[in-house]
Amino acid sequence: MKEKTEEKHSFSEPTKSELEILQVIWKHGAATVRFVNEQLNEQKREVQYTSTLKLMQIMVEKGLLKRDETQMKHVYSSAVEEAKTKSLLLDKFVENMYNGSASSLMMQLLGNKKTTKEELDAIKKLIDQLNK
Amino acid sequence: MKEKTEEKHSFSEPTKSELEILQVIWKHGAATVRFVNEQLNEQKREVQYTSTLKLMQIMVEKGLLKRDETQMKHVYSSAVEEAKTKSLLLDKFVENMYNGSASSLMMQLLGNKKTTKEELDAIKKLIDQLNK
DNA sequence: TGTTTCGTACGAAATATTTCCTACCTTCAA
DNA sequence: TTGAAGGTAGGAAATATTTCGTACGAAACA
Repeated sequence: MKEKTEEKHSFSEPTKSELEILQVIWKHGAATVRFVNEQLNEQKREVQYTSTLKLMQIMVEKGLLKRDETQMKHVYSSAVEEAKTKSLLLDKFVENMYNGSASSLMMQLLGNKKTTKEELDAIKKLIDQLNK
Repeated sequence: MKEKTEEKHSFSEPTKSELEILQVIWKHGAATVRFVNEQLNEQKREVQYTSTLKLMQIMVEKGLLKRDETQMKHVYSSAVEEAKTKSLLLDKFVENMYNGSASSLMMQLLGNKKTTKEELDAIKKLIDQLNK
């Protein structure tokens, strides 16, 4: 059987719901359960307060979030770097879906229209920089 | 609450394991359970024959696979287009992770090194084509 | 023909993830 | 000082996903 690839990180991977919570915290910074729950209800879907609470508690246990308990309203902040986490998930996605070929993914993405001229130019510049 | 976005496709989304099976079938074409199971064990991880069988049966119910039962060894083939499926999952990934910005994702990807000069050039060419 | 091998069907267990109920504490305003 | 509002903790239920055991039929073959 294929060898298991070495773990490159310490934190366990966020689930779909956990990722939604992380996104809120990455975007707005440290926050209370109340705030996160409101954001989820506005941006994503209806979910009870205690559901969000429970999930965030689990995420602390897993090491995805940190918690400041000095106040009654606990304040949660991210325990994992946004860039690092996204990069990790992206790598995994590329690996699973495009057999590790980043360029295949990009081709696909470029084919999906909806990228503006400005964005394309920015990407081209970046490629030129890398390319020398 | 945010509106649910309209469904763009008819098939239900493949789970992680289902995707692994689809990949095998996309790569090798129509196949028996035995073949798919062997591939999974070689490429991915150990899994019992009946587990793979069960999953593939479920996938037929879900409309992800088609099954030819004229032979005792049923032959399964994909019921969903590879490109369409990957594109869908990619869009969703971009939406969730990069707030819909394809270029953000590409920037990230380009930053993760491991793209060869040839690939970069190919991408640049593609951008130029789109850009006029 | 017997028996071993290989196939499908299907229920159920095992896991993973998500959701929410209930209990109980603190704060705040009437 | 009481009750309403808003906190946390934790167990348990609900779902989703994955895995596998058992039953049983067909095929291969000794």
